[in-house]
Amino acid sequence: MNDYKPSQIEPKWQRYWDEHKTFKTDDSDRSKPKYYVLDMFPYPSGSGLHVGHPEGYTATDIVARYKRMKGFNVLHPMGWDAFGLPAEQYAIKTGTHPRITTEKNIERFKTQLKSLGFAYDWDREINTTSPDYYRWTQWIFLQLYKKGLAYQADVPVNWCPELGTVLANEEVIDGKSEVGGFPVIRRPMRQWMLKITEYAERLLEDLEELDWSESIKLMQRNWIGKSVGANITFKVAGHEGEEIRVFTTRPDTLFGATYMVLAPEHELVAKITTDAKRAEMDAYVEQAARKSDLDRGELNKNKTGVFTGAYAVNPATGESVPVWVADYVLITYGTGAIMAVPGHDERDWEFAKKYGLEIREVVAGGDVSKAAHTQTEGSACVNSDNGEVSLNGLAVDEAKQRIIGWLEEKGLGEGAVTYKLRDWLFSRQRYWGEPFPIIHVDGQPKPLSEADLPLTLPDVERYEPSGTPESPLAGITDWVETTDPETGKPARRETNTMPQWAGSCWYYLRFIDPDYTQGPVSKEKEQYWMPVDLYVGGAEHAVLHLLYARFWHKVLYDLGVVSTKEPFYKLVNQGMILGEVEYTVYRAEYGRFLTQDDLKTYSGELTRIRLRQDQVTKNDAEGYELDPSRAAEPVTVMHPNGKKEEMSGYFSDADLKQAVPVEARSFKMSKSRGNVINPDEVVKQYGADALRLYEMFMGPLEQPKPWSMSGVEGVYRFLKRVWRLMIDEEGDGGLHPLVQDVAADRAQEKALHEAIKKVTDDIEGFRFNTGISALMIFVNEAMQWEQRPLGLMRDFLLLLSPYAPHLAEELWERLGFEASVAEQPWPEYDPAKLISDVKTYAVQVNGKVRGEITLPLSDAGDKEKVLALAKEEPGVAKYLKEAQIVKEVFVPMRIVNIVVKPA
RNA sequence: GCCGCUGUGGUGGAAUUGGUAGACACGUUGGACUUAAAAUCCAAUGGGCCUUAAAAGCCCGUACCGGUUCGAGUCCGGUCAGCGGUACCA
Repeated sequence: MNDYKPSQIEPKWQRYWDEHKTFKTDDSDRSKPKYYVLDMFPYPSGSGLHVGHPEGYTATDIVARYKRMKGFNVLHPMGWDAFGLPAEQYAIKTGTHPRITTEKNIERFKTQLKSLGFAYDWDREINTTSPDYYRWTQWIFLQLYKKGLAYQADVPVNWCPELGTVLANEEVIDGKSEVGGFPVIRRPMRQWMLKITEYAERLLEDLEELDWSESIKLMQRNWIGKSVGANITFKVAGHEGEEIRVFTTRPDTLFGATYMVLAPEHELVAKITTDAKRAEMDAYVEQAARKSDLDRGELNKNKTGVFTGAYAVNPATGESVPVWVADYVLITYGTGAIMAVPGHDERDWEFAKKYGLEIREVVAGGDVSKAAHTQTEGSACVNSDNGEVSLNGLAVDEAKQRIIGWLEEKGLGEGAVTYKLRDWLFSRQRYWGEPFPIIHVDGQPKPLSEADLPLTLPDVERYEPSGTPESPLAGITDWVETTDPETGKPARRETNTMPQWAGSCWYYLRFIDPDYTQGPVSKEKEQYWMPVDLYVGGAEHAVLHLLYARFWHKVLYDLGVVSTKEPFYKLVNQGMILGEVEYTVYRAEYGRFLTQDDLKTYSGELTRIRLRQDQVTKNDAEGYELDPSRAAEPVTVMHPNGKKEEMSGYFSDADLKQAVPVEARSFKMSKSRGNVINPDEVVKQYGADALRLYEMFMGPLEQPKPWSMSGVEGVYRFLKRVWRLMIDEEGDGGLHPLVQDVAADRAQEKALHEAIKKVTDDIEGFRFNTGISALMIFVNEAMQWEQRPLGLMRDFLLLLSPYAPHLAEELWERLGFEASVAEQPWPEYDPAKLISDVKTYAVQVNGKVRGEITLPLSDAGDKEKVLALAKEEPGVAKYLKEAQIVKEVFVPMRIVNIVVKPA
């Protein structure tokens, strides 16, 4: 017996690649063009590799192996984004040092990755928690600090008592922590902030030059949220010298600003509120302060506010307008105050209606008594003339220009741009993160000198949060208390640590030069390798990681550390792999089966009945139902109490009188659902090559797609066919007798060259699924041949090798070739060999295919000959008999279409 | 609500610039091999109609409605559904 045994050949070749350092990147060779392929930095979690990881990793591995064979100097590294909350929480629970947990998890991840045969240069492995690495993370922070891009501020932050830490806005989802779902409240704290807003415009502009999907670029643009408008100053009546600055995108509606609104946190609120209103205002402001973002969001539809009793002066009309306070105005955006134009803004309109404020039309075209008129196209301004400036009759865009000109002239305002993007909250109250290279002397922050880096994490005894928002580091007195090396004064170390994003913001640079000691990366190597040519990862990092990394990169660019404006030239986001499709019947308490629509409103107890795919049929209404003929077969019944039970004959005759609706869908893999596929199990049963191949064969890389175990079996069968194509299974495991060193015939060569073309084009275009299909087509054909020419088998293995490298290496060796298949040049296809002697045209009559004609290639471009032959084709001829030919369409090498009408 | 993406057989998907819709797989059915099973191989497989049967033929069909075109899965307008992002951003 000599059948295909991945469990034997895969470890063998993994060992070979390790020992021969097959995939070590040669840094000294500058003669070859470079190609930098990068996977998104994994967090080595305790649960090990998920099937989602190998999806992106296989894609990059295929590209890396292919580019190497194409003669590129390829950089394809892997490392660990290993700081983070889970290891710390585990430490709190068990007292295990996060370093130990992290090392263990990394070991496991690495073993798993190696078992999949990825062509990483493991000599470049990096780890964000290693002092050699975070030394440079700290160094970059110092540069940010020196450039004035890092500052401390007292900001209301998301304090999560349960986690004992402050979370970034993006780690809070619907008022709960992203990790664990614990409640989050707002409280002010001294925090480190990074001025990413200073780079907003460049982050926006430089998106243009990137080869990223439009949807990701759009998400980034929305996140940055650029708005163009004007800042306008309103004087406060009766408060000499007090002004309210507002930002508006609609300065053209200034004449319609009939009231103003301040955010509850606005500094003027206390100053201008009249005594009569003070008690009411204080209560409102306090209530708003206590609300989380969630509460504010929930009140979306029911706006509340309180009149300050004060009035401001509309600079255009000179009229007094009331100043309100309402929490629909956010202190964090623009100036924290707005001019309200209820006639032309939906929120303002709603608020004005509720509180009986004046609604004035200043842009014609709507009915402002019924709704805000927000449309700008084709609308002209009205009621907008104060004797000095008139907008009447102007289109919105012109009106904006005119009024801004007037405001600037009078010193009442100016054109302005605002971004939704906010500064980056950069500190965390955690132990397991990079310490800030900062000491506090006399209450002032002072950076350590670069020579003192790295500032290493001290060991602690206990990891519990102190119950205060401070990090566990605050409790380590002999680390926290230090002296200023310059002045000898007593100093305190910064006890916050950096967020997990820090280490992943620049790791792509460290891979280039992991042992460099004079900086994050040497200039010479950076210039050779950057930018990253291909970056693959999940879409969950679409905004934050990619925006933060781009920000740091631009700072480093300004410092001259890097030579490119952008870090990642091409980005591909893999789609999520979902669990196997589940076919479920839902049954209500009283026995009725529920449709999808019923489920939306039903709230009682549910029994769920899980069916197999072949027990289900599709009905006319595009839904699924139970196949009555299969109803007696075993099903899994999940009772409302959570009990699971296998039952045969679950459905009674009465149940089957009507169609039983079935829900067919696949869900995100999750432990609680029990639909998680463990890649180790797949490797054990089918091998790494099958797993790799299947993950690529499932469908387009960027699309989400459901897992299917029988799909894995399908590609496994293909690999076995490849094996049998070349190996004599019945005999002693030598070559298959049909594999012979003979010349290939024309048809065989054509089959190979078609495969070469398709596989090559598809790798270039990231269409791995159709590339595999081309490999299958070749094998299906080759299996029929009476001889299997060695040279063709050889070239086929080269095509297979990026996808199924272990099998390719093994067969390469058994065919008697030297060295590693990974070190061979990629085969080129010969266009001459793709051409066949004949051409087959489909012939249409009135756009419908009625026949086919085949003629020698030499005649295929001859319209006369083709049409003559087409008209003779019996299937076509019968439609021409009683008809009159109106038009003859001939597209060379594509189609013939004869248009007729009844005679 | 707003923005974006996606809708193709029983299933995953293919059709790269408008040119024979369903490649390649999975599943199913039938057959071969086998004491039997697994594995493997062969055949059929979008739906319907016609036909004793076969060969062949015809009609319908890419979420739905409409349009452009000799010709539309592909382009345009509208609708619906699913997924993702975002949410008082002035």
